[in-house]
Amino acid sequence: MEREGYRVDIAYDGEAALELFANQKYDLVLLDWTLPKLDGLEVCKQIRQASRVPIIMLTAKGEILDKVIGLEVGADDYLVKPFDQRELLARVHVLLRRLPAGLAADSWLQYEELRLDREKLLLVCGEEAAALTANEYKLLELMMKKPHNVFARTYLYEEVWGEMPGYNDRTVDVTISRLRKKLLELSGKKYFQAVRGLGYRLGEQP
Amino acid sequence: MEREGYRVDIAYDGEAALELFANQKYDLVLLDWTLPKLDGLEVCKQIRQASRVPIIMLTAKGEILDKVIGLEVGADDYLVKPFDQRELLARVHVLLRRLPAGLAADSWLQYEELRLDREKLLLVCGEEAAALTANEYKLLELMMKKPHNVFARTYLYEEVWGEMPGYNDRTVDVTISRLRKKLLELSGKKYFQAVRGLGYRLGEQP
DNA sequence: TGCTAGATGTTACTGCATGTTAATTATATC
DNA sequence: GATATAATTAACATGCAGTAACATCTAGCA
Repeated sequence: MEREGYRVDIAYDGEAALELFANQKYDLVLLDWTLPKLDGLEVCKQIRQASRVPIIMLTAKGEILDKVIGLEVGADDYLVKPFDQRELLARVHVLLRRLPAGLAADSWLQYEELRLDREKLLLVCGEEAAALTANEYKLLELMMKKPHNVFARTYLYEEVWGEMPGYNDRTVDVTISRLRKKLLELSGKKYFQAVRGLGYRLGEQP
Repeated sequence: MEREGYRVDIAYDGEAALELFANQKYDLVLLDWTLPKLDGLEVCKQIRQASRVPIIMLTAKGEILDKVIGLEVGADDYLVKPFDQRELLARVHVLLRRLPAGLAADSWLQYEELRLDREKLLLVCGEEAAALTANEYKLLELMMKKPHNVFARTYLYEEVWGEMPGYNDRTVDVTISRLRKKLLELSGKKYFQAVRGLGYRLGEQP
């Protein structure tokens, strides 16, 4: 998946999966059926309580009944092991293609009273809303997916602007500054903390 | 399918399928790969020119490559014969659950004073009306389904023109420009906003 | 088969919004 | 309190969007 350009997090048991999912936002979930602690079926159910994110179930159990259960429980697709990598990629493609603008799964991201509308490119807080430019949006989306995480400037720059070579600029700072201004006007709060020598974080440190 | 409460039309060859599809609106298409006159792949492609209706391909060919082709050509799912009825039903459920509002809906779309007649390819505003070309229509329909949403150029291109290779981003711009002209003559208003670095939105941001 | 008209796609040039740079002020850490 | 790092502001230039004009394609018709 990473070779195809996707960003990936991995959980090695069901509980870890749910915890990851609770703390960050994902565009798609690949879910094994047989997992330690909590099986994939249960994980799928619980994710479906909170989100409509696309879910693909992977499993060795080829019996038909299982497939039906998996799909009825809320999975969007189902692959039986051993599967072909290209088929997996093709199915991932299909599910992600359904998303408008190739941007995101859930139509909005939330952190505290901030809501980022991923379809309308809008930052909403209570009654008010502010427009974002493309780069501002990308940066904010990235950081709202993992609130409280510290992001290095170089990482932010790479993800939003691409490239790296000869990066000695204050581009990230300026964009953060503009975002801060918009956030401040909306909510009166300072959401971005600078982390000296590293970069930035959204929200306080836990 | 009928026992489950669905209304069903059946075509016994590819041409009949396309003819049925041209004359009626469907919520979902079950498509056999091997068909007389026009094979399923071709039917799938042609349907995709005109519609985003969910398509499930059915086939005896189990080879992986075929699956990939089927999905990349625009099918939403794929079942290998012999399949279990319950699995088919489950997958049908999944796809219908995702059905975007407005697909099987009325014969015209409305946004503010604009009305798009989906059968006559006509754009009506008050007393006046303008004819639209096929591409203009597809683009406008897509964007009127989700007013205020931001659509990436690449997304628009894929949906209206299909495929990516050799894609010229000015094509979308020019079509938007032509639409703008027609809309301006009709209503005196500028409906399309450009979103720098991404694409376009219909209407202002809320 | 060739003619015509309308639709569609491409190119090229202009203006300007946005992103970037640079310079200055503020703040944190030792 | 010194120094290094971050924040802010303003000016600038880049590269994107708008559109006219040209080229190509397609359908309808004789």
